[in-house]
Order: sequence, then structure tokens, then C-alpha cells
Amino acid sequence: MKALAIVGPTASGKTALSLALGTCYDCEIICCDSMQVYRGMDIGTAKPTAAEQAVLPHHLLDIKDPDEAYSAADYGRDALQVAAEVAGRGRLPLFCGGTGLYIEAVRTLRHEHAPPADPLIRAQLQRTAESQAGRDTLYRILSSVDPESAAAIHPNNIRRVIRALEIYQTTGLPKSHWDRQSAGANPAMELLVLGLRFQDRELLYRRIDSRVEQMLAQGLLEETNALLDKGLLSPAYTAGQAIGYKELARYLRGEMSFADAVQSLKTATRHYAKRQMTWFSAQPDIVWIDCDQEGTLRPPAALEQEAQTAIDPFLQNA
RNA sequence: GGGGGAAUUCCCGAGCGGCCAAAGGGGGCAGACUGUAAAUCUGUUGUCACUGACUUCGGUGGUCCGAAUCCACCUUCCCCCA
Repeated sequence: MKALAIVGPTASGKTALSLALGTCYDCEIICCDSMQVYRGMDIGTAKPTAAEQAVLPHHLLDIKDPDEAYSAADYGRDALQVAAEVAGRGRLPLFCGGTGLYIEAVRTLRHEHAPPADPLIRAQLQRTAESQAGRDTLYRILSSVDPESAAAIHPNNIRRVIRALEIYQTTGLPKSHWDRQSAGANPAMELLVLGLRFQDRELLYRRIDSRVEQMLAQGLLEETNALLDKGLLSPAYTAGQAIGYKELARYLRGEMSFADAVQSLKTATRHYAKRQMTWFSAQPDIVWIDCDQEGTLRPPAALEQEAQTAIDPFLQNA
């Protein structure tokens, strides 16, 4: 199965390009965003609007409530199924989103994938990890049980230490074993990944700032308040970690001024964009498209055209 | 007009005679990432010919073997009394 993907940092213009390209190649869009899957989180996640969703079918949006758990592997499974359905209709699946790990999940999802989180084991490990001594102990255990993973995980990154131990405890096999298994298998689909990037970082950062202002004008504060009222913004939920909501929630709870909240939301978004760029730039085989040239944004048509020169041969090649 | 306090590296902010190119935080830059990923974590951040040298802690001039740290004056800011 062939599919397209558009990736890139937040506010780089993925949605607009996906609509243009999707129309051109008769696609259905499969959103690849860890936060857009949640209902009631529209403005803050820059979810495609109703009008945009009317242009082409969109999938994997609004499939969970903010207090429900969802993960990369869930996404990999769901996305694979949806993509097969789209292909079954004779249309081309077009993944679009900024969650790098989710794209990766689509590509490398295997039957022999590492097991899901075990709530009991995880809770137990987390309790141990509350003290520094406990964390040291966990890392020491990991080092003896799975030295390969331990070497790759920084001792301070307790979250990943816990996951590695969880895998070992539930399967009796080290995480490194499962990783090798999935990395070695055949890709689930043939994916052409188009990556949007900026030569001039300032330009991206300015877009981020103005998009934040735009979100606020559209009612991000009200949206946050609604979620807060329903108790859906706990940091315990994945959705509660979403940028924008967590900062504004602090303001609404009286923990910081509105101006400070907005400032930290902008900063957090820039940090996020940087992490995305780091992630994507480390991925092999991305066809890069520059959004800007000599300090100014390129016209959308130029980006589309450049994308097409990569897509056409990809689709022709049997 | 009188009295008191403050000026530190991009920002905030410690330091109060040597161990200080100067804690810590923020920001910037770079990186990691296989079921919480918009998460979590790491490195780096005066300059250079970089195991050493050079320049820096408002300004100028002193004291001292040695100053961001002490003294004098100047500049700016803040507070209090008038």
C-alpha cells in the first residue's frame, strides 16, 4: 500500500498543503496528531476546521474524550486500519501531522511489538521512582536486566526507564529485543514523507506567535475553561499535557497572570517546534520542502508544485 | 533639600577579598526518543591559537601580592523623610 505523509513543525502550514495536495491526488486525510484525537480540543490543537474537513474526508480526529488514554501504538493500529479502508475505496491515504512518533508507529507497527502498558506494574514502578534512591535502584535493575536499553536511556529519564522495566517484567524479554524485532521487519506501507521546514527560524517563530494570538481571539480561553469545568484537564491525562490548555489553565486557576500564561504558551510552542524539527531532521528519507526563501514565505503554489515533483514519480513507480 | 538601598555575563538573580568566566533559573543553540511523545530527558551557552591565554561584574581612580567583592568620586535607578 502506498501513502503520502506531510510532516513538519507546528504552524508550518501542513494543513493547508494537505488540502491542496489531497484534492489534487484524490486523497483522504489521516491526521497524525496526538492531541487532535481528542474531542473538545479544537482551537488549541489547530484542528482542521469544519470547512476544511468538508473539503476532504478526515480521519482520526475527535475519536477520544480528553480523559481517555490513547497512545502511539493505538494510533499505529488505528491508522493502519483506516489507511487500508481508504485504499480499499481506491483513494490515497494522506497522513498529516506533527507527531513524529505516531508516523513512526504507522511505519513500524508489528504484531511482535512490545506489549502495552501494564497499569499495575507501572503504578508500582512509579511508586518506587518517587525517591531518588528508588530511581537509582530502578536504573540499576534495568542495567542488569537490559544493559543495552540502559545504555541508551539516561538515568534521569525515569519515564523511559520505567517503560523499559515494564516491558521486561511483563514479557521476560528486554526492550532492546522488541525494538530490534520491529525495526527489522518490513514496513507496513510504502510512505512518501514530505517535510516542511524553515530556513529562517525567526519566520517560523513569528508565525507561532501570531497563531497563538489568533487562537486566543478565536476563544482558546473559553475552550480551556470548558474543559477545566468538566475536569478534563488533569495532568494525569495525555490531553491535559497539551500546550496552550495547561498554561491557560494555570491562569484560570489564578496561579499566574494572563500575560505570563500567554508568554509561556508561546515559548512552550517554540520549544515543541524545535523538538519536532530535531525529530524529523533525524528521520531518513524525508523529502524536504522549504517554506521560505531569502527571508520571506514562498507562495503556497510553489510548495505544491515542489511536492508534486516528488509525488508523481513515487506514485508511478510500481 | 536630607537619609537609605541598588547597579553582575542575552534576561532574572546568587556571589561580598584568592578555590570566579562568576551558583541557580529563564531564554538561545544542539541532541536523544519504538505504547504518557504538544510528553520525558540530555548537552551547551564571554572570546580565542580552547589541559592554556585573553576580555568581563555601571564609569573613573585608588587600597592590596591579589578586587565582582574594600575605599573615593561620578552616572543611573529605587525607597524613605522633607
